[in-house]
Amino acid sequence: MKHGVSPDTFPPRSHEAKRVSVVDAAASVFCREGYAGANIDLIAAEAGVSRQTVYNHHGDKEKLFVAVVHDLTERCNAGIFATIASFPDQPTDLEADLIAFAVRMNRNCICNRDGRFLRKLIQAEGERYPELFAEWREQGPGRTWSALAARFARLAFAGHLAIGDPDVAARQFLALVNAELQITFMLGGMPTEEEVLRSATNGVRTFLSAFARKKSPAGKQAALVHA
Amino acid sequence: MKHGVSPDTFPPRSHEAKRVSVVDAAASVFCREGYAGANIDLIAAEAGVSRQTVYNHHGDKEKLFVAVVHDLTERCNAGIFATIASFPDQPTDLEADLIAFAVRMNRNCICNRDGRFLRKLIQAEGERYPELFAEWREQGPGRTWSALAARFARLAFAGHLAIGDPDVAARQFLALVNAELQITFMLGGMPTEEEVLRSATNGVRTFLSAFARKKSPAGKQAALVHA
DNA sequence: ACAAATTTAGACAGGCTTGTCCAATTCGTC
DNA sequence: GACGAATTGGACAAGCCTGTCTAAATTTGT
Repeated sequence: MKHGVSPDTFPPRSHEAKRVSVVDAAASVFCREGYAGANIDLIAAEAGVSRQTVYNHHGDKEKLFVAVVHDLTERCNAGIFATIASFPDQPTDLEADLIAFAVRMNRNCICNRDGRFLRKLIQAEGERYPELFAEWREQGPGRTWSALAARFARLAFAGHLAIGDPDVAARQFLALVNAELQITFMLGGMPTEEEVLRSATNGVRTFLSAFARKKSPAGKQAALVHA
Repeated sequence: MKHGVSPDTFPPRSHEAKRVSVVDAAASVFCREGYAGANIDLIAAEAGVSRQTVYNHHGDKEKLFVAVVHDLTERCNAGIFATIASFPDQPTDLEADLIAFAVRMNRNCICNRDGRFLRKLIQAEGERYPELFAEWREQGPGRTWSALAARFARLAFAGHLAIGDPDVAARQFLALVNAELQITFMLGGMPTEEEVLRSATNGVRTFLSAFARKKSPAGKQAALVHA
């Protein structure tokens, strides 16, 4: 049963499962109630463990908070880079490909549980723990924007886009495809699949109006000569 | 001395001043510490009044919080509509006029003290008090976007812009001119004047790349025929 | 099945916070 | 200058929360 593999080096089995369960419950409660309002008893109850177990695993409330942020940051960054890797390198239909990419990014990274929780914790506690979120800032948005900019630069080089500054274009792309979700994000809500699609479609269309190569009438095919 | 006018109908004079002082201090502390972490003693000290005065004016912590949100919402909406009124109706240099407008909007409404505080309170407590922020949502973003969309529609009608949906254009305009300030906003920071200008400039240029009327070579002047 | 480690439930002290009460003081007005 | 309202500082009870401790129950590995 269990998980199939069972390495003999690790003494505890359900031990780690409980740790994850506590961190997940803590993330939920910290987000819902704020750091000061979060109650260890409530976290323990929501994780299905006793209060003492929470203390056994994480020491105190502040260490638990740090563990939550680290876990969320790690999972979110992994998701973001997996999604970035799906960016259309050799687009057949640039508009459709960018829309699909934007929808994936929103669904899997920005609107999912981890993404919404991490964003709220950053907004609420970022000023109080500047060093804690420095890692997020560098590993998350910093590398995301950079990676996205590199992809845009590649598309520009291949003749699909006419871009001045790829970094600016990357930030504006993300801003545009999220333009219609701002209010929902602010109130911590979860946009519907349809809202995500609409925002992405409108955003990509505007993005391409601004940055699609317009000069050559048959430019779309011309770029393929390089391949 | 004082404020010049002194209407005899109002019994208290410094009374109202203290109330405002308490609300301002409370806004600061609620934002910094969160609702649960906000300490009435600290609010009183920061307002320069005794704790009892806070209770005399506002009853309890929750009523004080509601008063803070109402005050911030009112002041922010007033600022936003004053700024919207400065939107360029008869632009001489559309790019420069839109950039100046975007800078004013950011400086006076989004990055100022009230704007940052209100945003943070909405993000932190919006889920807990949905009805409290309903007023903000309708009066603030709702009417702002609508008013901005109307201005864009007017510019489109006058031949300065080629816009499909004015509401979409309004949201995308705001998203674009704030695209480079997202991280700073997330961490509650205050962008420099130069950052605001750069983000607005890049945003407006992309916006005009997408929406400026491009068909007629001398289109810029053609629109003036209507005047 | 046995032994060690982990988990549990509950009690507990210590500290902090909210909200109230009250006497003394200050402030604004007539 | 005198009156009334507002403000102050402090004491106070009640409740909540964190973090620790302990003994019993449970789970895990062998």
